[in-house]
Amino acid sequence: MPKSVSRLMPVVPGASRRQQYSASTKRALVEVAEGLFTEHGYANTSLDAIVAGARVTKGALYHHFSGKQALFEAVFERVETDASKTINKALRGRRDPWEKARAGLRAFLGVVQEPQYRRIVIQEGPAVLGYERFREQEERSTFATVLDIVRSVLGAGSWELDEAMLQTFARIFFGAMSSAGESVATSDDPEEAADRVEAAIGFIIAGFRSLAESGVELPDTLVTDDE
Amino acid sequence: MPKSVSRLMPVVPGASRRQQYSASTKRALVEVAEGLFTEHGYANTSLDAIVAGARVTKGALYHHFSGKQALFEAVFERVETDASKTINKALRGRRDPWEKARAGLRAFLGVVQEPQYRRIVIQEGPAVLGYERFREQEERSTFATVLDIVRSVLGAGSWELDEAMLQTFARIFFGAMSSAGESVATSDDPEEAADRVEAAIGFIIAGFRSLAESGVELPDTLVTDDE
DNA sequence: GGACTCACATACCGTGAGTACGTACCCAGA
DNA sequence: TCTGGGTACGTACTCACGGTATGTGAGTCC
Repeated sequence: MPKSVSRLMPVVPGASRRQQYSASTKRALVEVAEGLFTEHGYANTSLDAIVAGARVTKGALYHHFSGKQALFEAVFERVETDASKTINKALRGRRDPWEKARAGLRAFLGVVQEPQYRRIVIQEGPAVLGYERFREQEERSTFATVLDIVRSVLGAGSWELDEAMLQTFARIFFGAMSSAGESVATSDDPEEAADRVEAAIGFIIAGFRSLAESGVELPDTLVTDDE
Repeated sequence: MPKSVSRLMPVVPGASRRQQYSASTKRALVEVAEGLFTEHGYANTSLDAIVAGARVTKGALYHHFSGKQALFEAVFERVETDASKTINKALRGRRDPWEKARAGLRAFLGVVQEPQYRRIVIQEGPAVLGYERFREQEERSTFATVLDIVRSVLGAGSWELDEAMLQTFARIFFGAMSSAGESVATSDDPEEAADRVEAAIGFIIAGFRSLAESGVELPDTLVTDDE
């Protein structure tokens, strides 16, 4: 039945018929897997269910992927890439660092409410991929965006920050946003919860501005006399 | 061989001989499981390996626990409880909220470097338990401590914060600390990384104090005119 | 001291990830 | 146009592992 299948295929002009078929089934596997992983989780999703959903067999799956984990990684990358695109789209045109931060935070709080992102990236990503690969993937997409924003926001102050300190701040904000995002997503009223998170982080940023205006230095703020 | 076994048994005066044996094997199962889960992860640890390590059989395991996940949950609780104890111990005697915050942060950054906590609580907890149960457990131990500290720190300012906003702030700091802690644990130089995290969060807190001194209100800091 | 129960041990089953191998189809070259 | 080869799967199987059903012997209680 070539007619119905052709609907599923992306138009890739330079690719041969077989290559298009192949790419199509690979896409189908990833898409079906994304849905099932999101709904039932990694451990509770069998490869049989995935290949049945994609209307192929395990032979096809193991032709395209080295195993279940590799398939999950493909799904993970897809979800992360989508999230990163969404966030970066929300940043387009904004020049003021503080405003970029606000827009980015808003966008992130939106993304973190998508079930795919919550389940696949936040909940199961670290366990399935292991923390190393998880961090690698993150640093190439959403974390990179956060780092960018933090860089421009803190660069707007008069402080001189080395790269390690910037990374630390970015990690802190990234963790804060992830955790806060989770509380937004599980809230009865996500809108209100998102407003609260925005207010709280905005308050933190306001603290930065206040410190910047009063010319406070960074490295000595915490190094007091005890210990 | 009652002599060697008796060494393993906790002294529980009111318990009968059988009850003590029983408690001892249960403890052994949890301890062995903690080690194996930490080293190989949940999915890569077989029940056969656990019962072999505890020198019992699966019958014993399924007598004490309803299954693999329930065993993990027992391990999780143990690790979380230990962590909570460690942190609370570091807070004893401190009265000044800001100092409590510092001590708590230091203690947390120490805890998060323990492999059991990182692997079982942070990395695999959400995936194995599901986010709901994961959060429930957290809120009864370490998160409760963080919430306490945040409450006293923000209460030290002149702001009137409702409970929801306090929870939001606590979530944000908890997420920030977890994420930052992870970067500390994976760092080449954990000491230095911990110092950086402490400085960064100290900087944020300094921002709070700065705002408090200049009498800035909370809810309107972020609500500007656009959108 | 005998019935009873608890704390396991043993033997087994079902499921699901991974593998070895077979095969149909497309495409390049003669 | 035929053909060899390689790609893209399908089929049938193995094996590890979580879970269960049932047996059993050592404590416990009356």
